[in-house]
Order: sequence, then structure tokens, then C-alpha cells
Amino acid sequence: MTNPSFMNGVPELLILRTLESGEMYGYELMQAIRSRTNQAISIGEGVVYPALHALESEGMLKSRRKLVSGRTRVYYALTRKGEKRLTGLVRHWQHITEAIGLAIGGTAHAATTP
Amino acid sequence: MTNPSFMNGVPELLILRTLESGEMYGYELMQAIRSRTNQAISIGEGVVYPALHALESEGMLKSRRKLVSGRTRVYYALTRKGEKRLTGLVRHWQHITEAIGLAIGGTAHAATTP
DNA sequence: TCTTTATACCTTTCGCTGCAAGGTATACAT
DNA sequence: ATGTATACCTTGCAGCGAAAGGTATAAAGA
Repeated sequence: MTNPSFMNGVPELLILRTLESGEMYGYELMQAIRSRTNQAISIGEGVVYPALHALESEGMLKSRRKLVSGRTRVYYALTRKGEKRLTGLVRHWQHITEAIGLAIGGTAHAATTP
Repeated sequence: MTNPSFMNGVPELLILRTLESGEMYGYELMQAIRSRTNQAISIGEGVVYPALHALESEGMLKSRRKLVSGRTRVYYALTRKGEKRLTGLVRHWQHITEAIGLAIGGTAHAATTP
């Protein structure tokens, strides 16, 4: 029950946000995230797949299996609930980064102009 | 050696950045951070003190003890090395948030204007 | 033909961060 | 006397996310 660190849940945020553009399968998701962040952030398979399963079991995503040239792909799509969660996560993220921006950009130095 | 999560080290960043304005003792630091972030972020004692010790042992901070009306205060100040680390952490933070901003704000939807 | 590379899925293991909670001690107000 | 605020510190643990290992198909290259 420990209060999860205020910094956690970014992979989840990225996953949900990326799926907002349309259903994707895990492997595709990973690449999409890497691409959308200009290679700055790579979410590995050990993060993506467990996260997808967890999100689905929480009702944030729904999946359907599709057979494409012999390979099985599991496509995930946002549910209404997932969209709501996403909205909350985005808001939280913006709140946090704004706060940190304040602290690191901010206020502190009138020292520069004596 | 595991690659630490790309999201870690924010408390460290906030601590170093806050100490840039001048030396502080732990308790004061905590309050300063809370205040600088408009109460959005609270770094607890269980985070601050271990972090201060770690940073000092890495040479990022130097401390001096001061006796103020019967209570001992341990004041911490940035070293040159600490300043450099801070610069790096800030840069890294900005890089990350920019990337996430791209992913969550970004690119994806020309979908909004059909 | 055989093996490497890329795709696609999944799980187990574990390091590390940061939080909660507990512990000590002084000063001051009630 | 007892509580509240200050000031320091440590231990224990939850949980996140990374590494690494495992299965299987298809296509390219040797």
C-alpha cells in the first residue's frame, strides 16, 4: 500500500497514450514509443508485456488475437476506462513536471541580479 | 550495474538544485523543496538523509556541523563536482521530459482535425 | 541446407529507489 | 508534565522496471 513514488507509472502512461492512436500489438508498441520519443526512451519487452497484461486485467485495455502470416499478434486497444486513466496520468505528469520545472528553473535566484 | 530506470534520481536532482542557492541542513532542505514545488512534491526524511549521506560520500556535497541553540545542524553545500553532476542531471531531465512531452502531446494526431 | 536475423510472444529474477515507520534528543509552549 | 516542533538518523519493505532467458515462425544469407 506504500505510496508509490511520485515518479512511477511513466511506462504505463506512454503505453496508454500510444494506444490512443489506434490498436497495436506489443512489439509494434515498443517501436512506436521509441520512435515517438525520438529514440530517447526505450521500453523493453520485460516492461511492455507485463504492463499490457496488467492493464488488460484492470480493464484499461482489451485485446484480440490476430493471425498474420503464421505469427500470432495480440492487438491491444484502449477501453473507455483506459482513456480516463490516461487523462488522469497525463494530468498528474504535467503537474509533476511543472512542479519540478519550478524548482529547477525557478524562483531561487534573484542572486543573479544583485 | 543494471541500467537504472530512466525516471530515477529526481530526489537527487531536487536536492542538488536546491542546495545551489546556498548551504542548508536536511530538515530545511525538505521544507525548501516542498515550498519550491508549491507543495506538489514532498521528499521525506527517509529519502533526504540517506541521499545526503550518499551524495557526500561521492564528493558531491561537503558538510559542516553547526550548533544552533543546543541543536546540532548539519549544513550541506555543493562541491564543484556536485555542480557538474547537477548540470548533467538537469540536462538529462530536460531531455527526458521533452521526449515524453513529444509522445504525449505530440505528433500523433492530425487525427483531431479531420 | 543450415544458420542467422528479425519478428512476436512470454516469464522469471533481481537490483534499486524511495517510502513508511520507528528511534533519539533538544527547546519551547501549554 | 506533556505536547509540539525541530533536527538528526536507520531499518525494512513494496514495487517498479531492467536483464535475461525461453518459445516459435519466417525470411534472408552462407
